[in-house]
Amino acid sequence: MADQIISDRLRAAGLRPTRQRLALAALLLSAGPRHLTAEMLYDEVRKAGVTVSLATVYNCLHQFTQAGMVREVVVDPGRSYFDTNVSEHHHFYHEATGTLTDIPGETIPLGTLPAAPEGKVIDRAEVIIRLRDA
Amino acid sequence: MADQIISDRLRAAGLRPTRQRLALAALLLSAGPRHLTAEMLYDEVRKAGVTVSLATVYNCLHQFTQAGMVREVVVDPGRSYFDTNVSEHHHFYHEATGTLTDIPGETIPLGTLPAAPEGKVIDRAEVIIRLRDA
DNA sequence: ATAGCTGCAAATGCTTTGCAAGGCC
DNA sequence: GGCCTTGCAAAGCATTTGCAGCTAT
Repeated sequence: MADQIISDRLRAAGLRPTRQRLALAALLLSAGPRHLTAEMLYDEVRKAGVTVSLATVYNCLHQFTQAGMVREVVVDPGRSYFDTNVSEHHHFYHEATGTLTDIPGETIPLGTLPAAPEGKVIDRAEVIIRLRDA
Repeated sequence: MADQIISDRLRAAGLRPTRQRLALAALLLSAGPRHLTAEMLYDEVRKAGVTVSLATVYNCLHQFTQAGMVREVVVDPGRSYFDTNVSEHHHFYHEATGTLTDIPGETIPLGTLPAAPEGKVIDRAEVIIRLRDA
């Protein structure tokens, strides 16, 4: 993905296209769907030769999440995954390996969701299918 | 719930019915469905006048989980909830207040789940409906 | 008696924060 | 120049662990 495009996306989100943010966004958005922890992204970006601190990776991931560029997935107490696929879809989670996999969007027809309790609205529904070895 | 019954359940799980475990299990199992964090349970059991350490609460919660007496629910990065309702059901999660609520079992017909990837089997499928204020 | 539990405190792992220095517009 | 960002290190939480002492059977 061209730096220019990423640069524009960052600007559109109100984020200045700094070297760190460009590098992180490029890694996240250039490949296909990915599921990464902050630590994994940190390792990647440093291997790519960019100087970044882990704190900045966390900060950027949250900024990107807020901007709708990635989505946070909670499957493991004490570790957050970030998903570069922000479209409606669900996940397999293989606990033994800590691996997240997308379930194609259409595969689970959630049908009619139950009504939200009084005074609240549904933000989103997510399905997690936990796997173990056969 | 009679101490005797709880005692038997612990024994059946291969756990010695110690004072701490009896107190914790009684709090968890005597009332209706509940969603508690370790810290919440710790506060309760101490208010009930029982001497327990937080470490023991964690240990017991995991033992109870393994024994199928409670279920762990992961909705919040960095905090685990334990659900005393171990039957098939799903959850509303209100992020603003950190409140978990059961969705009655029949309300979400998950229908045909997608096949698990090669070499894996489905452990269980859970649906989390995230809520925000209207 | 003895295998299993518990408490405490220390350690761990992930994540966040405070603040001075640096970079983008 | 001014404001936003970053880096580093320290702080913060929730959770786990090691180990000596206690307890249920």
